Amino acid sequence: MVYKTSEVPADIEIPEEISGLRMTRQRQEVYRTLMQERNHPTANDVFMRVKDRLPNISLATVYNCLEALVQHGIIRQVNFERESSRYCPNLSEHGHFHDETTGVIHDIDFKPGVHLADLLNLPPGAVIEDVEITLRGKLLTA
Amino acid sequence: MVYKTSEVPADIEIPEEISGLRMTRQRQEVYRTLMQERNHPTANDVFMRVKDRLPNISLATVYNCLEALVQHGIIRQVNFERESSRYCPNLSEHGHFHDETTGVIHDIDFKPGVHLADLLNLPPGAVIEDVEITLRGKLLTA
DNA sequence: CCAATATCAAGAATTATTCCAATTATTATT
DNA sequence: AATAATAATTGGAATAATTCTTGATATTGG
Repeated sequence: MVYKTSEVPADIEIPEEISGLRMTRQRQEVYRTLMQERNHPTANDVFMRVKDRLPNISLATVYNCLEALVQHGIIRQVNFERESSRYCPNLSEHGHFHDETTGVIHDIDFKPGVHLADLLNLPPGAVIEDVEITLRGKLLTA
Repeated sequence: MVYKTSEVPADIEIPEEISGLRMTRQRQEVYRTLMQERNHPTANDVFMRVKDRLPNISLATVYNCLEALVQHGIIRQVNFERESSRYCPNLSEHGHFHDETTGVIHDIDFKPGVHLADLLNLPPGAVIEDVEITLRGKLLTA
């Protein structure tokens, strides 16, 4: 779901603490931004956005917050080639399609019932902790 | 296939030109290294390895060569999180499993008949140019 | 309330990679 | 074969994203 900025719900409910992570004001605002801007922003994008509400926040803190949220499984970090990391609060198993012409990143779901691990010849004993599926291409808007 | 260094065939056949790319001595040696060291080396790994045969080669040239080979579809560039890029001469559609404990990267094939694009809900009109599947985890060697 | 701990801010440091300018090598042209 | 045009290589400087460091602030537990 994507909101126009003007329609963003003023306050998304954010708990005091998530899975053992202290939700400081900075972490809350970083998380809120990701929930509102569903377009896979970079750390710097988040930084600029969060400054509206916390003018004194530093970029280093945004990086710290993002890392803390990633470590605690609250958001996901998404990488394309060697570009800046992007962040995404969609925790369901999904991939990303990077449209080269517009730069837009689309979340890609599996068709119902598909589970990636079933389709791969994994080495015996492999325990998967994280999967990243990234597609690059063009979107023909004929 | 992985050779011990002492057993590496002295000269893998490398054509003068591949799909329009002039195969200079530097590109040949970079490519040869990738064919011999099937362990997904970084640019710097390749650089150190190639220096045995071309002591004057520069790291910039290794980067140039790798880029040229990637651009011409002769090798693939593989990225894990934000680590240095790695390079791989296996052109078949496959993914990579990064064993966190050993650091080893394993090529992962699809089970026969599986085609990733068929299993995803791609946006209409999407033309895929590249797919990257990376898995991170541990290999239990019980 | 006080001590211990965690977080934050600002700027410096790091590191992979790219860029740049000068040289060298290769190919095409006469 | 000589020369001109083009492409590749080098080495070092520049870049950019991210991490580190240090001192200040805030929070929690006792």
